[in-house]
Amino acid sequence: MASDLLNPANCACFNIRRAARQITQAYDVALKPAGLQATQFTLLAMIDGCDTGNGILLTALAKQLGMDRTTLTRNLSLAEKKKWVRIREGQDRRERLIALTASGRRILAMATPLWREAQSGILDRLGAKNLQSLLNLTQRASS
Amino acid sequence: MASDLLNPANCACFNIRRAARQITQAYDVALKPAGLQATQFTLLAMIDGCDTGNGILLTALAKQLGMDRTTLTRNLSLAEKKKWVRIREGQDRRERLIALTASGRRILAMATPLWREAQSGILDRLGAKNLQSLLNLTQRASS
DNA sequence: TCTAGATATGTGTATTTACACATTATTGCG
DNA sequence: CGCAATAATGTGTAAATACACATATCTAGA
Repeated sequence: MASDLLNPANCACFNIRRAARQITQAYDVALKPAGLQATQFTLLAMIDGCDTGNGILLTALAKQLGMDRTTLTRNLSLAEKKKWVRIREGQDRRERLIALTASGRRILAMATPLWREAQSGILDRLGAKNLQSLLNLTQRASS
Repeated sequence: MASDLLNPANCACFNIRRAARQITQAYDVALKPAGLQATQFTLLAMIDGCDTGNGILLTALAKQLGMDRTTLTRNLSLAEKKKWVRIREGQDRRERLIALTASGRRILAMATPLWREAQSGILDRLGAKNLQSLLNLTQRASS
């Protein structure tokens, strides 16, 4: 019943955070041979998917990631230090345009099969239908 | 189809982490008047729910939270500094027994109605059936 | 043209998170 | 009993996260 859903034992925030911890660990283990972590894979994959050739704006990238802008700044600094991304000024000199380097594309390509294994793991565990539901629900919860 | 689920655009790790960020923010805002955050509310509520009168073992609490033991140590240190929890040695002097203080119970009681508002928010947004599904799926993903 | 407001970003600080390694205490076996 | 294995925990380090505040740049209107 609904009253049960208003009991802290069924806290949505706790449950989703716990799942995020567990799933992140699994993906981190799978990606380890490539030398990056799940969060970094996500970052590179998102840049790769969004950049149409001219780089993507920092704020736009943060919005795509559903992440605070300043968090992205810190994460990008690490990726830049590893030479995976390039950050350059736009014509509007306030803007930062983010793009993968050749090295970044290389490690993304190397990591993708490992990512696929991790994703297969949870796909096998939940089943396609349940995984699809989980994706749908988390997306609806992220609006 | 299943191949779509093996496309990085549908990464379970990304989607669940993004949802965790967004939901955490909503709960943090709701809990702000009580002076604690969603993670701290979760910690206090879990201690309250697990402690049968003698305190709960640190490792057991970490397991309940699905959290690394050392993470819990850091989080507990903050809660102890705020006088919300008491940490004492067990008879086995390696053990740490965690319990709420009177102050911790007080702030938990004060925060619970605010938590309920946050939970109501997502309940309204998703509906009871979908929220229940989300809880079930995240629990299955956390094993 | 000049300036006030808007916009894009960076920095200081603090919390949450976890791995690798170290320490301390207990227990069981010879 | 004494020591090796086990068990419970703490610490160093680093990444991910976000809020409050500061800075730099642009733009539109007086």
